[in-house]
Amino acid sequence: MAGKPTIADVARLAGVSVSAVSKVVNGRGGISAATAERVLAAAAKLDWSPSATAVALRGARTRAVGMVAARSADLLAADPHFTVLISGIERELAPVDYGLLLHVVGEEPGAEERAYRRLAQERRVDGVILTESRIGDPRFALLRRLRLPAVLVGVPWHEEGGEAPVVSVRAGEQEAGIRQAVDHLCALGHRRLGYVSGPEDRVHSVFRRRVFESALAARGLAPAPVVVSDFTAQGAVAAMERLLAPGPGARPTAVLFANDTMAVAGMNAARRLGLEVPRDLSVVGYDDLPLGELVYPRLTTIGQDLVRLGRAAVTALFGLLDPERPARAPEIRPPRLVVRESTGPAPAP
Amino acid sequence: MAGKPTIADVARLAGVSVSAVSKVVNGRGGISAATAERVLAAAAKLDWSPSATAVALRGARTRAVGMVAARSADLLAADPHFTVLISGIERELAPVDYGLLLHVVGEEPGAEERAYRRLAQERRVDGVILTESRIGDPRFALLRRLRLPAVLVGVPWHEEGGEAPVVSVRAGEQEAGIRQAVDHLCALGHRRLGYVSGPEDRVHSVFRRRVFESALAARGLAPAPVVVSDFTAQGAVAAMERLLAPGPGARPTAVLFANDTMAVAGMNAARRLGLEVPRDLSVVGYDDLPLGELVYPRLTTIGQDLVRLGRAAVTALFGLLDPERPARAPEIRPPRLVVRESTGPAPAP
DNA sequence: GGGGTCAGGTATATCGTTCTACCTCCGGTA
DNA sequence: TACCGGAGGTAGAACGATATACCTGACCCC
Repeated sequence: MAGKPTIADVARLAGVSVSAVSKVVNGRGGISAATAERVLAAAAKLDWSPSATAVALRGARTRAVGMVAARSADLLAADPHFTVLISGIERELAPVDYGLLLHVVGEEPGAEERAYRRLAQERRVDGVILTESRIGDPRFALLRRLRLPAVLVGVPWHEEGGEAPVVSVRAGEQEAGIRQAVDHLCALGHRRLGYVSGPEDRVHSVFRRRVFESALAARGLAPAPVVVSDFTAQGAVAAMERLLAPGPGARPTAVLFANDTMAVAGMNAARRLGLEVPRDLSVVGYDDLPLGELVYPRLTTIGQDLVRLGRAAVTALFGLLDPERPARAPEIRPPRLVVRESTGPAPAP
Repeated sequence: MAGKPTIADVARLAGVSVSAVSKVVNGRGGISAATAERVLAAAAKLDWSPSATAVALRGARTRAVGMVAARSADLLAADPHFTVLISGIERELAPVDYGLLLHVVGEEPGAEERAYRRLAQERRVDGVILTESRIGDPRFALLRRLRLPAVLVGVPWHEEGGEAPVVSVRAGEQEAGIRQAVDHLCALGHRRLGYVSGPEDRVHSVFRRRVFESALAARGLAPAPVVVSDFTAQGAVAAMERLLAPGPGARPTAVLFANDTMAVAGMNAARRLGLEVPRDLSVVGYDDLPLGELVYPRLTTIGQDLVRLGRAAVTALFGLLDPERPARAPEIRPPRLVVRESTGPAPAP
């Protein structure tokens, strides 16, 4: 009684055995309603609930899931991708009393692997949620070796033999957003589009670029200039300078960016180059961050349903941990274009 | 051997007792160098490290700290305050193999308290880190009742009897940033400043507003119009409309905002009202988010050393958990003004 | 009345560590 | 020779829950 109360204290107070208390709190029956009530009252009075560690040790279920974010503090701050995903994850975790163990490691090589190893070897979590899969992603093999159940949020890499031993969220319809953006720009009269991609080791970067290219082709437009960048603001500025430089072929009149951070930075770069958005140049982002509504002109962008994606990841992970459980995954909205102010009619030639 | 290896597997492989293995990995001596080496080799071979749950159960030390963010997904995404803090926290936690258990709860009443109760009652963490203290913050009493060690990041509420039973990070110098901002604006010739504050139940909101007011007084300027807002973009727009409305007294020529999100939104609100920043109106934010460099004009703002604040919080918490440990807190830079493009000379009257 | 059944419990092994107490050599000393 | 001390270990009791196996009446039925 000196320290925190244990199940034994509750049992004593209720005048029953420890086993009885356990049965009651786990609703496993065999205890009369009257006794159960006494037990519950005692537990409430002592403010007791089962120690997560003891339960974990006993049951080999930690009731926690892990997540490793391999990003610098700056990039993490600039792009709330993780943050939003996490709040979706939590929405699903909280009702079933699961915890989320988060590791933010920098981008030093090895740090990420070390984080996963710790999670697995110290048995701190039942499974992990991955995001931002990379091409030839080493994490799948690692997690398989560590026998740590994992779910990937986003697009997995289906080609080149790197079959994903994990559950992937969302199929088809991924392309909708970019298609809509291209259609939207075409409808506004744009014919020369540009694209600023993210790092090409990211699956979703490559995926989005390809969708863009195929959407162009579907519209019968010429292949567009693509600049590979790095998701950062500085990268976007450099990309814009290349795209808008007077060179062979006409300048694009509209540019799509692989994320909002780059789109916003790109808009400003254009402005510094003497172009007004959207009069001289239309800009489209990706992610629909709150940022997009803050800037001037407000950003036309492609919105993803990140919160629900996070929830679905948890559901999938639970399904992996316990195949019996009926997994009713939430419906996820496909990416869709949010038209605001940064896109407008193509300038006259 | 079927499942994950245990200390017993290591002991068997090394041909020693379980106790010997434990002594070796905890460096508690009494084991010959030769044996120790055999043990370490066996552990490495089996990829074993002690189960965090078992250690926690045994030692009443979970080697994890908790954090509860009571914010909606949107606000969390718009303001990376938590994110940056967390990466600082992790920087300190990772080397000593501590984990961070994060709970993102919405703003529903009771959700926050429930999260803390769970953390404490289920004994999932050794302590928690609080941020954004509120006036008459109920968390202090709650955590004391739960006997959960806590450290507050930021300004505590020293007045009105709400003495904080927690370690507070940073003393003095807090005022530097706002003072510098006021000085900077005065030097540019501004005499009529405005201030958009955050919710007044937040200690730092009130603190910043008061510093602003006293900085004005120190400069011999007249009291400035203050609008209390809510940290959101929409709130900032409304605040701007009130501040800039033609009314009694002249319009301010410069406005300080309690965070960057509001500052950026406020800039755009001003633009929609026909004012150009910084020609007609100077704007200063607070936080120095990456966002500030992205927008046009780039935002003059007050930067906080959030990463190091997070690290210091962990150090302080460790000191609380184990008073023996020599706590060498990192040096934290006081808030300071970062001058960019959103401030300029006061317009001629 | 003896035995079976069932509801309503209790006793106890177990999970993977840590840590205290103890054991066993072996060399040195009186 | 008897004893001591220390180095280098081992045995086993916690830690706080869960789950299996078992116990104990009460009641019913033939």
